[in-house]
Amino acid sequence: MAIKGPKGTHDIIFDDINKWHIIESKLTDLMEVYDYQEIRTPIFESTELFLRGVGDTTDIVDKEMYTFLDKGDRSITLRPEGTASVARAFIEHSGYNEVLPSKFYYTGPMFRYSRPQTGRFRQFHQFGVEVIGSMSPYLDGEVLELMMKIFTSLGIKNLNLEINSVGCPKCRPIHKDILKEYLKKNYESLCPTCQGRYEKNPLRIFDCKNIKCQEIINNGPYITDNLCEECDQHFEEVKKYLAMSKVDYVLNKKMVRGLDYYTKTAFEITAGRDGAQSSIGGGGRYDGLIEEIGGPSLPGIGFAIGLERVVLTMEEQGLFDNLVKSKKKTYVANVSENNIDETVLLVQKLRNKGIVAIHDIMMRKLKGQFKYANKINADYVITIGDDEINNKIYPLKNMNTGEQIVCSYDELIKNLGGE
RNA sequence: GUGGAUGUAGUUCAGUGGUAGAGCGCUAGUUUGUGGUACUAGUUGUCGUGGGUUCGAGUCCCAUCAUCCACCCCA
Repeated sequence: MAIKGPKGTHDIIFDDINKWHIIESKLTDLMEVYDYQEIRTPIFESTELFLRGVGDTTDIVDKEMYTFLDKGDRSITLRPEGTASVARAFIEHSGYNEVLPSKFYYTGPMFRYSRPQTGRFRQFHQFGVEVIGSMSPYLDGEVLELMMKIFTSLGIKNLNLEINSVGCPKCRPIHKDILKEYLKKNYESLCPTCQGRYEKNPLRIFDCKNIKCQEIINNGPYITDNLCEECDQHFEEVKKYLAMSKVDYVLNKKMVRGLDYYTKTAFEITAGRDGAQSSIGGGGRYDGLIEEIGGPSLPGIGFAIGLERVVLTMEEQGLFDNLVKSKKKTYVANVSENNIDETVLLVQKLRNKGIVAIHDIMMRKLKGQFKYANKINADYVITIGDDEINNKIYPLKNMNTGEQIVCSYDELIKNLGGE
């Protein structure tokens, strides 16, 4: 019986890997332009980091973590997200003694134990950005603009950016009280889930899809109505930045994000996919997180992008249809077994010149070699037989046009664009 | 965690109680040193797994596992 990959995992194999490379190289290019530095943290951390960082009332921590004891009886958790690890590493390496702000980016696998479905996996990959040490609204603006730039430069269409402010430890408790006061009158009409949310996290009732809950909450107070002076002004400045930078957005007063650490600016982005899992990225400010996990009081902001969902969206939008190979492939064919050594030596020479070159390793006959060259989309075929070896000539066939020219070694290198 | 659907060749699927099939792919051949098309041949199956009904089960029943889809949540 063949062994399958564990539930919720997937392999990136064969031509699919090209899609990931396209996305990844675009991302690293952009990071260089925006001057963010890569950070690589372990994929497992002390469980406590996520309990304190992400928050133990969140679904992620509550029921989706891969947690186990290692052989030294330490409680270990496979990271469900990237922000807490970056914050931890920043503190551990005294990033606050370096020049601020610290601007990081990361890519890598994340782990959440939930039922897999379209666009949702137990091991999935995120790309994320974290900036620590600045509370300027211009930073919120830059981060939002950067996130949108990533999607637009990948060619993704139908983007929809939703933003909201979720307040700060000063104004959110006050708002919560006002909200609870309002909900108290309608408590009996709420769905069971929301009745539970009432005590634990009443803001989450905004997320409920239940029509009755929606009616109730829609007529209730919004967090944006109860922001403190500071948060209100910050949010206004962020919106000004977006207008100035021509970043389109929708104000979604009902958006509440699933991680406890968010403060002030919160955002989420979809790309017009039908049905579920349309969210391809999201994030926000987390001004209390660094302090919460034992660091100095420093603000932060970041976002994460779900790479599987980006791939899915780009596939649906046909953005991989016209993949252009950056390098031409050259296949060196041998006429008979006697010529194999010469083809191998030629391939080695071509590779030393930076030319992509392949030769037969399946003992195929000449015709078979051409068929193979065709299947791997070789752009050129050079045929080597006794005549060619004796006369030092190289027949170069263009597989797209079918034309074949005979050239000298120097002409060959020139035609293939060798260095 | 809740609900629904589906498991047959590498893949997409047909097979409606009586000997396991097709398309695509893959490998090779169609006599001279040149691909794509065409033709020919070959190729892989514990029919997801375990029970049950039956003279006989890929087909009917039960269980189990896996996958997919939606809810939930999120990226």
